[in-house]
Amino acid sequence: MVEIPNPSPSQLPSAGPRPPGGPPPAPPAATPPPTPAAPTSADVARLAGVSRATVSYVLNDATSVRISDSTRRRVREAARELGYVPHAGARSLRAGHSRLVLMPAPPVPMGPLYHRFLGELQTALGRLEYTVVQHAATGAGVDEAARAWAELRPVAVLVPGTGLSPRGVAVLRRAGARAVLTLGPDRVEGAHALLTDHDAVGRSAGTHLYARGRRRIGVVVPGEPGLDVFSLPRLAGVRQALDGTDASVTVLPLAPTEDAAAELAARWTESGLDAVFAYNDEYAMLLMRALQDAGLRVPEDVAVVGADDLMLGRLLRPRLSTVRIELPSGRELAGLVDRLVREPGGEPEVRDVLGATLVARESS
Amino acid sequence: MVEIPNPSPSQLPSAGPRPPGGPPPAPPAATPPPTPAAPTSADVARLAGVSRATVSYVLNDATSVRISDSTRRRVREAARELGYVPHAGARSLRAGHSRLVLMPAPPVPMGPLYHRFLGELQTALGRLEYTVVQHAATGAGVDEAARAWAELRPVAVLVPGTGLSPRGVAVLRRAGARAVLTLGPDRVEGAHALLTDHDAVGRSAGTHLYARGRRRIGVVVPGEPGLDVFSLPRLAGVRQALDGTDASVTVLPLAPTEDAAAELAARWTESGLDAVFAYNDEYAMLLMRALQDAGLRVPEDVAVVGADDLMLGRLLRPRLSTVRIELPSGRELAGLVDRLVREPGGEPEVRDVLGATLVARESS
DNA sequence: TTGAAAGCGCTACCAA
DNA sequence: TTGGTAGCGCTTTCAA
Repeated sequence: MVEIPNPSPSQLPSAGPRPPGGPPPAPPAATPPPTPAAPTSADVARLAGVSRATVSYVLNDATSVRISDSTRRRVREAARELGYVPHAGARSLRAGHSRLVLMPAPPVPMGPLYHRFLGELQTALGRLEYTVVQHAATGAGVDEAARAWAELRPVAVLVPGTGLSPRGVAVLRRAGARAVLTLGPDRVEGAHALLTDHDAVGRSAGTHLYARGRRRIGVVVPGEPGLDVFSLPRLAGVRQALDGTDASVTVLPLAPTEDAAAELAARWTESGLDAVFAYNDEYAMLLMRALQDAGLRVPEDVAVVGADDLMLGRLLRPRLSTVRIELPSGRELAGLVDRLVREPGGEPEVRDVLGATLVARESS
Repeated sequence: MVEIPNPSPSQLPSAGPRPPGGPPPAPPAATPPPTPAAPTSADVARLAGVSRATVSYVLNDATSVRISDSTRRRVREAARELGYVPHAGARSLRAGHSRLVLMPAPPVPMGPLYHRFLGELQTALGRLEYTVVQHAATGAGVDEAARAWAELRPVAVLVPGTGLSPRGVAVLRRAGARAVLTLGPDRVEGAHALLTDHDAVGRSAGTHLYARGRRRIGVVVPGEPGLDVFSLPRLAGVRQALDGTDASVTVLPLAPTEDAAAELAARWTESGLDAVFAYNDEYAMLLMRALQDAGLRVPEDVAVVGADDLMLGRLLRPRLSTVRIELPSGRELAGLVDRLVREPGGEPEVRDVLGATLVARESS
């Protein structure tokens, strides 16, 4: 069964159709086989003795057309034998859309909480037949980044943090993204928003410390700029909780080193603070250690509250009070993405997705 | 300047060329503009008053052809104005290869060390004009996973862990991957190998503990199956270090919970162990806490050594001895990937990339 | 210096 | 039930 090439005035010498019924010809000279070209659906069709259309129908389980079982089997067998792998780019080119859900990799290393969430989401989206990829940040500005994502023509984009601008949304939408969502502190014009209200984390800690009778409250803020996204709202939340009370809030910048912590602890008594909410459990551990080494008692002299509820908090002595944070289940979110992809064009949806619960242990 | 459509016997009504010189027409009826189609290079050409070829030349900085500066400017301006974003799939379809470097997302959450490495690698590859993407595992078998990766036709694939089989390598190579590398404990036939010899971590700990006079050495192995990749070689390394000596090695399975650690600690005295190498610093912290709570002194009664050199190790009392692990610099590795892409076909390269150094502190 | 056109692999429309 | 084939957006060869 010979496939007749399209009539055309000039055949490119390097791209003529393969001779039918056999492996691709060896290169003419002594060069070792550079890489045997990937089999295409035409190769499968040839081997199965059917047309490319039939191959497509069979392999995509097309319902609009009935194919005999024997043909089905032959096509599948041929595909398996050749190790046929469809070309996602060609498919998306033809279809006008892809099944790709793109997530920019977060700019700062995230904790186990986020990773669990991410894993769940990926699994759930995978079950819905989406391909999930994390795209490495390009390092340039946010608009360049959005452009880079758009080159892959994802059907949905979920951006953690603040790395998306309204222009970025527009670029992505025009590039065929049916759903653009952010997972972060702010809404972005045109995008759906999953708001992670980190203020609530700080509010939770502030309320707790106030209820415990603390009035001069320090808030540890890490120096790393990438963490501002989380740390500043948490700080603001503490302020909100204590607004209108007789308590005061003091900002305590802290680099993640023992020396910095020791220095901060050395100035503690003169600062007069009786409580501290650390950015997270690791910073809390760092500071608590330094405070104890400086002779202060926790919680008698200083109450300490962390955040994220890491395992290490339970291993400290005293056990660390912390704010447990909950993200939405990945499965739920996958369902949302899928719905938005299937019914685009609605108004941007906004929802709060971050839960904050204080876990009181021994340090406060 | 009207672009003449290709002569063809039948025009698809839904896919005719756009009327020249203007934005895409609004949809006929009252439906809100669903999504304005992404501008193509043809749109750019039309707006700039040049051919698509010229657009391609300009935007790709083609050196083989000379384009006047004024044309260059016009094309760039038109592209900017339309918000043109090239279609990566179409490009890779035409070119026969992509600039995509694909990394499967590791199956288990990795620590800060890996994240730093990953970030470096992504930055460095980005500088070399590659697009780096982490592909979410599909959950099915390793061969299905390789197939899923191959659909994207990456030019290089770097697989951490053990999720690649020789068949997977073949699938990827045939799909156009010029470089397939593994980053893990084992070689895989046909792939380049960056060997992470976790035995060395265990050897380092074992040698150290023996030199400190310890003879009955426990090795903590986490229950989580995904961590076997690391934990079993580390255990084997301890055995290697103590082979032929009068020291004994005892395997201590430990789930990452306080209860499990307390139980293990309760049986400690009867076990007669005088040292323990924990899977990593977190497990070391967990166990050390439990041992101390059970009344044992560290290091007098039990020496404890962790691994990964996390910050928390320095915050414990006694300060935790640990094995510091070093991965290759991302920049170096990016250079390797680039070289392999440019000069494919060489023999698979194998190199050890994991450095292990014992950091002796107070716990051993 | 620029333009015309072929064709990469795929899907879906239409005809048989 | 199956086959022919146009065309998605892009690059590149050849011709002008």
